[in-house]
Amino acid sequence: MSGDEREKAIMGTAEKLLAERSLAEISVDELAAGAGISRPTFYFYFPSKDAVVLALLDRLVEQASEALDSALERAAADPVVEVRESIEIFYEALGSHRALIRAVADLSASNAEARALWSQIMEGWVAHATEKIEAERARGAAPRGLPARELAIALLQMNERVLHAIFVEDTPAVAEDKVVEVLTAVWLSAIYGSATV
Amino acid sequence: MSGDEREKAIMGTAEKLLAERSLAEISVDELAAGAGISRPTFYFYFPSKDAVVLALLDRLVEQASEALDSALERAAADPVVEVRESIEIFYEALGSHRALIRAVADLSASNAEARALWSQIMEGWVAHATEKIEAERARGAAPRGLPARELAIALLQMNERVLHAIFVEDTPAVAEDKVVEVLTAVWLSAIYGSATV
DNA sequence: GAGCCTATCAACATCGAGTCGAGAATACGA
DNA sequence: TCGTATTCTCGACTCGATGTTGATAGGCTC
Repeated sequence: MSGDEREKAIMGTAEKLLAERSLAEISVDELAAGAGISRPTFYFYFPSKDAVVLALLDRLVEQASEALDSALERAAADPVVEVRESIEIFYEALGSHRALIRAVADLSASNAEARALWSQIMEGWVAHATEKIEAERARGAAPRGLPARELAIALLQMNERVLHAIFVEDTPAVAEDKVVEVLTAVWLSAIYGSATV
Repeated sequence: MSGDEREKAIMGTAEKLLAERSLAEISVDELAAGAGISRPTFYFYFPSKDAVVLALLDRLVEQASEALDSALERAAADPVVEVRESIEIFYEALGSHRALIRAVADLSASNAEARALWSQIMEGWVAHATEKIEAERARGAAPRGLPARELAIALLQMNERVLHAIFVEDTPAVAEDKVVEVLTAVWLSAIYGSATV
């Protein structure tokens, strides 16, 4: 087993262990042992535990972003339907890597690089949502109101927190089988409803 | 200096240091030194670093919760105005203890007790918001739609995430001088707007 | 002044991260 | 096929932090 494979083995071990425990509860020793190497050798491949999670996230982002982008671009005929579909994609993309998402969230508390990477991902989504909102306003389908970007940030951060709560089994949390419906409803009313009732 | 005062001194030191650094970057040594005692003596007062933050949170909750409850109960004439005022209170209550809120959020990643305590606080707010929404529906001012509790959770978690992002200076984040306006608008449209546009 | 709580700390035990330097294994060009 | 350079590996170490133990000192009470 050499080079690349060892790196993969470390990442694989990390993914496996993260399904059960938080990153803080996993030692470099375990990561190394899981990949069949000694602790010092681990440092040949990664500068730290954190870097492994970052690498996992990088990989996920790379894998998912085209899929996600293309899914988001393949606009449904009806923009209202599109909102629902986007949220569904969002939910599935994050939900199928819960352990990693949890680890990244934890890491963001202490690791500036993790924050930067996540921030970049969010920024992309914000830009996309902002455009969509502005397009809907331009064609007269949505009323003008809040600055589109501020609205997009608030809604995306709602998604982020609501889904995170479900993934880490926080209480209170929205029921998982209702979450797409709930988020969609809030998005639609925020975008298409007039601000002053 | 004795007993209670020493305890206060430790908590005071923690609060001061948390304004500059995360809990992870603060050692028990520093906490002890700041309170004028040795490290082992620290353990006479608190079982761990984490416990100090929990104690701070306990104190804040106790101090703030009556103030908050009474402010929330003193219902404004207009329920729409009340939403805005509630969000303002929420913003100010959390915003005036940013360092602590940050520390608690960090801690929640690793500490079950911190999660439990925060969860309890959220649960209280959720119950309150749920009641208000149901009252508005009962009097015919708001349309029926999503289950009130699910909606309340999503909206409160939006507040939580949006404010947290501002406090920790995440990007993207809603502009601080717009945050009350943005959150209020989303709440109002989600509560009073019809779900299907 | 004997007994008993409160408070204190030096010294210890432990654990995990990260480093160093010496070595094996492998590839590779001559 | 034989250096030699590059990749890879780990034993042994340092360092910093957490948490524990056991001995001690002061006060309060009867």
